[in-house]
Amino acid sequence: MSDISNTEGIPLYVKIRESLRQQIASGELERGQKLPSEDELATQFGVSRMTVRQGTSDLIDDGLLYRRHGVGTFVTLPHIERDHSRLTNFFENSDKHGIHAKATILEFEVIHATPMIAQALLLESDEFVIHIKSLRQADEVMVTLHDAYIPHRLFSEMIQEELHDFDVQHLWSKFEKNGYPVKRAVQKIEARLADQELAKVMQIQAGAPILFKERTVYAEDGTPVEFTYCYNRGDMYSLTVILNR
Amino acid sequence: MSDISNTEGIPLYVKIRESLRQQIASGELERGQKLPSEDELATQFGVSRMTVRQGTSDLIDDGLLYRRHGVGTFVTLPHIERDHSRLTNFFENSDKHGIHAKATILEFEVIHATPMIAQALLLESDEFVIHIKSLRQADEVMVTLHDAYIPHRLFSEMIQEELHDFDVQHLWSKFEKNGYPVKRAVQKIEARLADQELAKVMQIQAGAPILFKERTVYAEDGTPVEFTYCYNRGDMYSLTVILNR
DNA sequence: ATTATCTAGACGTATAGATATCTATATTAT
DNA sequence: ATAATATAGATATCTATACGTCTAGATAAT
Repeated sequence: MSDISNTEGIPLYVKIRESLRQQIASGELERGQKLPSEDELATQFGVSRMTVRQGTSDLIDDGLLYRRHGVGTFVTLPHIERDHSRLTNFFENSDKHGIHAKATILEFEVIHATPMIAQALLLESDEFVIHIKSLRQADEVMVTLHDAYIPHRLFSEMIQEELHDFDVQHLWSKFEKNGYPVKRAVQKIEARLADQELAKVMQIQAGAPILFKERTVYAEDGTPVEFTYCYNRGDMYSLTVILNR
Repeated sequence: MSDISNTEGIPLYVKIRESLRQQIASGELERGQKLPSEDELATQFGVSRMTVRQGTSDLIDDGLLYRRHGVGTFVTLPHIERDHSRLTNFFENSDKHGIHAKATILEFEVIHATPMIAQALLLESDEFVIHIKSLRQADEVMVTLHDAYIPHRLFSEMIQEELHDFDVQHLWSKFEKNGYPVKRAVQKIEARLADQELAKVMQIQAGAPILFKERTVYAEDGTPVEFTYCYNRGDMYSLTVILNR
């Protein structure tokens, strides 16, 4: 043991990962620079080589490092943090950017699933779903209209709550409490125009650009927990995603 | 050694991964089903437990499996293949779906980088970039207009080629040949309206919805190799992305 | 009945090697 | 000079083993 003491129960590879991440962030390890070899790092940190690899592998997934077989491990030039393309809650995201986010629930009802929704949520076509229509504002400006559908079978106790008590901000943590932690989402994205109805609700012009998302949210085990149509104001909303080859 | 013989130079963990992937695809391993324990799999495949984990870890990244500490490894319910959100070439993608793709080069020039482009490509503001404006068709329908900018410094020999010889389809393989294999892209997506100029070029109505992408493509080492404005026909083009929490 | 504790099984972390393969460089042979 | 070859260093793959931690269920104590 040398640099890294086993304080608390934090795994060694996590400490190594964070130590390297910090060294990169601080500029101690410069862009494009070659890291010490895995053997060397193992010696420096006083761990085995496999443990070093476990740490660096995480940073490679994050896009901070890359390896060249037979050559070495290097710091990537611009740091594209994978964080920029992670699944986030509207409110989490707003918080982080210091934006005041608010949601107003327009409708809250239990209905039969449409074929489209049933297919997305893996339900029988006659099953019930909870429908929540909500309007989201960022700094008092209406940005998004959500039409969310949730399997009634999985979250029936949610409708026990009063409408004004209901907290759309913590919908996902509610899923988690019920044993379905939100893990991933598949989103189909399109450009559309606002029709009369949408324009009225969002207080924009009919024919204004709308970034339309059709999103299915899945729990850890792959259970679909939410299917949502999102209508985002085109001039107020953009989406950044990172794709790998 | 049992199931998996070391034919060729394919790593064991890759064989295990693909064997499991095939078993999942064929339904031999059912959705939601628990896999044999890691120890058992190691015995079955005649390898060590760590090798099994290397294989299953890949499938977890792909979203086909998930682990529960102290419980086991399971097959996810619907199979969201990560492939749906990987960075693909317009032509590769069309090929796979049996669509006839074609690109027409409208402009091909060397210009000074604008501040925006210079920033994205990490260039000095006076540096040269190669500008390629191209129109992409899928089954004879115009779908996308591309404005691509490439650092002249890195790929100067590309302009030696004749314009009609130039193959925009293999731009990325050209990058690769020059030592910059395409690795990742950051895309900012917006909904916009077609202006007069764009409408004319793409033969659509002014005011039609456009899915606008601002994309920076990076090589393995993080070098930006391409910055592109993409204007996609809203009614012909949608984008599917998978996000993880 | 309810609560606390034990325990078996499974994944999580970590070690200390061994061998293979790849890359860049230096050396040698032509 | 040029091309083939050797070599050193680095990552890639893999083994066998050990102990930690978590979960679910069984058992025991209250």
